[in-house]
Amino acid sequence: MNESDIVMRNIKAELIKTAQDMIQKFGYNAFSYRDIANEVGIKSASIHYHFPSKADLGEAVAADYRKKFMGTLKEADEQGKTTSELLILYVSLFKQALIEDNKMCLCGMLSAEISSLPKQIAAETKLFFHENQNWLVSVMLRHVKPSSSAPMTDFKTEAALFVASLEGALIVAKGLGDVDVFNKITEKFLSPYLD
Amino acid sequence: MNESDIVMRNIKAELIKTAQDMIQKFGYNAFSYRDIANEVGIKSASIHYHFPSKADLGEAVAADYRKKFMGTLKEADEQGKTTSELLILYVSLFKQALIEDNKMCLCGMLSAEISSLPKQIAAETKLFFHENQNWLVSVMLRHVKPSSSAPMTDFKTEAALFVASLEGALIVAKGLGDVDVFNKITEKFLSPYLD
DNA sequence: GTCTATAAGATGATAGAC
DNA sequence: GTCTATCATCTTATAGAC
Repeated sequence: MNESDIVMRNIKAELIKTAQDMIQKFGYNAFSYRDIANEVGIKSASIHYHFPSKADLGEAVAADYRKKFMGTLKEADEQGKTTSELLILYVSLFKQALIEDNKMCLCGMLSAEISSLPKQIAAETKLFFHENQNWLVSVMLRHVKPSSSAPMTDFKTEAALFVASLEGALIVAKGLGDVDVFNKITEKFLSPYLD
Repeated sequence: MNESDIVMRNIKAELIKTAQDMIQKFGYNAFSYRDIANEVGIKSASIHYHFPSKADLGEAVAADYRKKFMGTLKEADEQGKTTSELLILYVSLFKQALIEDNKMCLCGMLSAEISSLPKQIAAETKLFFHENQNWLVSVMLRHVKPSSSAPMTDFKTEAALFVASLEGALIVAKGLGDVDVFNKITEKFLSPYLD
């Protein structure tokens, strides 16, 4: 018995992680406090101490996802990577969920369900897409040679199409029941951006 | 009082229509028999006469959607339309849901939720994507000039990318809270196919 | 075919002991 | 912070009257 046996559990973080996993797999309306409680190993009533309502939990999950997602991107950005490298990293963030457990992008799932979500969660979801679009535009503006006199709106649409292709690739891969479809699709629309 | 006042209601069809609408808006796990019952104007217990279980209803909804969707495509196909016209029609089928009531494609929603669905519904969802892919491949094979010696798998991937772009465009438009983003995105990836 | 009545279980949530 | 106990409500579903 030594210090390494004393494991500090961060229940709040575990709740967020488990809820995030279930939303990506099943959707926001398909999991209950009991489901997470069983997974984490506490009672469902105890969750209310950390997150008074399910909407609070959902909001925390979405915010955590967005911050980590954008954090990874900004970090890679500051390392002076090329457009190719940055976009390949971006694609890998989506692919990760799919190969891990046939999961959706968290905010892709939430966006599909957005009309049935508490307002706080819907707002967090929108923030994710806006920040994603901004990041992609900044990458494209800095690195891609602008075709003649392409206006700013073209980059915003190009960024939107890029995210859309990824969210859709997840859905189609799941719908066809073939994970490798994701690779084939992304290879196709990514190729113009590669060195 | 004449014959035109005698309105024949097809409750079963109304149930399917209402359930379809709610799945596209909220997701399969976010509506109840009570919700549809209230909308249609009968009691929730009565629904079980038409659809013994919710899975039966979900299966019927998905099958109905797929058959009407593919029916529209095949019909247009037989009228000898051009690739441009066929693909514009295809895109319009997705756009329709979005502008109508910020809805997803039914099977896009179901595919996102697929891990939480009864097997019959998951199977119907997969069928939709396979039939869509096949239709798109047939259109592309007949009308698009194949680039040099492009193998068949390229068309399957190209078709998958096409569907993915549309499913994703719905998600991103909803996520950005801007329906017009759908138009801008589809215009961008559709343009290479237009005359 | 639709209703009322009812069931068994799940759900998000609260109160209060420890 | 976590527990037990409890709640009101919702969920899918069935039985039987009309």
